[in-house]
Amino acid sequence: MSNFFQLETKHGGVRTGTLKTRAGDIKTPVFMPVGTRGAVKGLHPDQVKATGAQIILGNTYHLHLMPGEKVIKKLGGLHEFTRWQGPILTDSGGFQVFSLAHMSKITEEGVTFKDPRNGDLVTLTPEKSMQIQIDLGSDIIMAFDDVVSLDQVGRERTMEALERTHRWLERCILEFKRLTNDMKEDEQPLFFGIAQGGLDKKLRKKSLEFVQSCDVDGVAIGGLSVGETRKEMHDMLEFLEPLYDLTKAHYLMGVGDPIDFRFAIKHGIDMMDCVLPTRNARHGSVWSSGDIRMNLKSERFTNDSKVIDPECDCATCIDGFTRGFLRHQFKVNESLAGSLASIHNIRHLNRIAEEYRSLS
RNA sequence: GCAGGGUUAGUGAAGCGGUCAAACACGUCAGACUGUAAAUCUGAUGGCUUAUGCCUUCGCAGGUUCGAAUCCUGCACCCUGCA
Repeated sequence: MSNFFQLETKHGGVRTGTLKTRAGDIKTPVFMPVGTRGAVKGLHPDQVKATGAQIILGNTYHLHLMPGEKVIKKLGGLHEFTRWQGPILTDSGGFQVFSLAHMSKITEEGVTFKDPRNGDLVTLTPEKSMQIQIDLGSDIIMAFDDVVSLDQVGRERTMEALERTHRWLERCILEFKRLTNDMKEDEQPLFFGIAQGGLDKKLRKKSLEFVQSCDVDGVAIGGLSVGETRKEMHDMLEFLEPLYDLTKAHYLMGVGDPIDFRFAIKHGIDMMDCVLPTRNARHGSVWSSGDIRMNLKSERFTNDSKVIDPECDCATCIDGFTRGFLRHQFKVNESLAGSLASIHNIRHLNRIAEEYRSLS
C-alpha cells in the first residue's frame, strides 16, 4: 500500500502534513465535524464548509439502520446523497459497541444490537461493517473495533476486547481488500486501524504496535474520551507520542474539547473528530477566546449586545448575531440558535487547527 | 332573579378533615455533555436556612374542630342552564 500521508513539518510534537483521499486532500492537523446521520446537525454543507471544515464523519450503524446503505448507494453514494462534496470518513459502528453496550451482545463473529428505537436486532460484523462503508462511498473507512467502558465490567474485558479488536482488524483488512481489489489505486478509499487498550499502557503499546504492523493507511486511538479523567487521557497521549509510526496519519477518535484538542496536536495527533462542538452548541454552550465556555441560555446575556466572541471570524460572529439574540432564540427553542452556535464552535476548533497548521 | 359549577404556588392542574409547603405538567434558574439512543439529561423552584427545623400560603372575612386547601356561614368575582 502506498503512502497517502505526507508529513511536512514537525515542531516538537506538532506535525503538519497532508492526507490524500480520493475526494481531496486534507491539511493536518484537522478537526472533523460529526454528521452521524449524513448531516452535521442543523447545518447546510455550505455552512460546514465555511467553518473551514475539510472532512466530515458519518456513521455506519446509524446510516445502516436508516435509510440503509443500499438506498444511499442507489441515490449516488454519501457525497451525492448528502451534498457534502469533500472527503467523508465513516465510523465503523465500533463505538456503538460501547455506547449501546447494555443493549448488545458481543461474540467472536460480531455484535448484535437492539435498535433503541424499536427493539429490532441489528448485526454488525467486521465484514459487514466494511461492506456497508464501501456501499456508503466513504473515503476513509474505519476498522470495526470492540470499545470497552471504564467501569468494572469494561476493565475486566479490556484484554479480551483488545485481542478481539486485533482479530477483527485482520478480518476487516481481508474484507476491505476483497471489496477494493478491482478499484484503481486513486479510486480506493483509505483504511484506518484502531488501537485499543483502555488505560493500560502496556496494552496500549501492544495494540498500537500491532495496528501499525498491519496494512493500514492510518492509525486511530480509540477508547479514550469515554469517561476517564483529563489527566488519564493526557498521560496516555504523552505515553503514546514516541510510539507512533511517523509515516502514517494519527487519528484520535472522539476528542474535541479545545484543551484536549490542543494537547493532542502537541503530542503527535493529526486528526480528531468530536460531537462536542455541535452538541454543546445545540445546548447553548459555546467557546470563546481562551477556550472559555459560556452558556448562551444564561439570564446574564439577555441584554448583551456583543457577538459570541469579538475575536472570532466565524459566520455567526462576523454577521453580528448578538448574545442577546442568541439567548432569546435558545429560550424560545428556535433551532437557528443551535445552528448559529454550531457554526461558531466548529470554527473555534478549526481556528485552533489552523493556528498549528500555520507553523509549517 | 332562580338552580348548579368554580376560584390552589409564575401558568395550567391534582388534592376534598390529620401522613400538605401542597402531586403532576409547563415555565423559570442553574449544571452536565469528548468516534451523537443526545434540539438530551440532571438539580433547584413560597420565604428563611445546615436542617428529619422554623415562618407564611390554597379568592376574601368569619366560624366548627385537638387539627381545615379540604366542613359551615357571609362576601367578591367567573362559568353553565332556566327565566
